[in-house]
Amino acid sequence: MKISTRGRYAVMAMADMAQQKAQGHEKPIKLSDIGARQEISLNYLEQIFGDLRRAGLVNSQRGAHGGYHLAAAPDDIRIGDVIRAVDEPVDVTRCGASAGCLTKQGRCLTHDLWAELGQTIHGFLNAISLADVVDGRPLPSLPVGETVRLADMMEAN
Amino acid sequence: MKISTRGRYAVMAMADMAQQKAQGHEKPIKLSDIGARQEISLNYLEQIFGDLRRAGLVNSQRGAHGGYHLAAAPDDIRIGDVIRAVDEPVDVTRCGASAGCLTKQGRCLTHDLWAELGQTIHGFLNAISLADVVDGRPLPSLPVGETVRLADMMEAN
DNA sequence: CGTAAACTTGACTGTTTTAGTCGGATTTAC
DNA sequence: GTAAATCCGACTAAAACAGTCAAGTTTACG
Repeated sequence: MKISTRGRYAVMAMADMAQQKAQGHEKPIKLSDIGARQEISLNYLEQIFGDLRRAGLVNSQRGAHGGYHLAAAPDDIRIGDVIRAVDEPVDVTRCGASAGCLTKQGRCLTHDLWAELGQTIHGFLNAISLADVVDGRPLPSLPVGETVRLADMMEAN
Repeated sequence: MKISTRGRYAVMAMADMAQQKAQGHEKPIKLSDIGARQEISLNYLEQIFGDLRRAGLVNSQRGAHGGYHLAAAPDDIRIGDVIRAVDEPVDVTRCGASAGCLTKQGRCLTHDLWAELGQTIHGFLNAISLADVVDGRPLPSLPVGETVRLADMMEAN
């Protein structure tokens, strides 16, 4: 599982852009401004925005007074999109998530566990939009208390 | 967030032990056997089991015919326990999860997001026991489809 | 036109983490 | 007493990560 500083920076930067937009800023947003507000080095941001642009999440305007725009409404950009654009594909399994996952003993015991964990993380990140973050809306969470046992959860359905 | 090969190996090894136990194996389990079944190097397993032992998840029997036992019933050992024992503390936030998380602009926009993601992952891993994995019981998952929007989820309550 | 502002690109670097090895020491069954 | 196993700490090669740097290209504006 991989959520690195790079991925966090990308989300912070995108959230920053969404916030600027919400506050009425219409012109292209400069990386140097984002970097100043979020305390991220300009050079590093340039790298990250290269990925975001290639993924189609932002549009760039080159030249003087240029900068970046969100390519969609903050409500339609999911956090998962952003992280997938800049971090390596999130892979929790040993076998690359293929159906295989074989040891000499046959299918490995924990395959489904990692696959499901990956789904959970993806589900979480895909359920949240940039607008949710900026507006501080409550985030979804697993209905799991500290000591809840799986069997109990199954019953609850 | 940190779930490395080390953590996966630890879970695989613990699941292996639970399975052996379920199949009636009573004597201490040798690392060399686990390593052979799960295709993990013996030396690396030794490192990992040092952590597991210090965390109280397994008991060791030194000397000839020695090996390891689970320190509790497979139903009472959660995956989260195992991973926390061998991986660094899982920390998704920039600020070390402290209440602070300040930039010059005040509290960072994405703080709650990372904190909640951490909770989600923890909740997932804490909800699953070794026995669940070995028995192949269905695992919990977020009730989130590909395109579900947060607003929809909130309504669902 | 010229120039400065901004994005674009790719190579480069230092640090940290990770996965794994190695050599030996200790304990214990037989 | 010896072989089998855990224990322990140092060590290493490779990868990932965070960040820098240098040199472009594009564009607004005077």
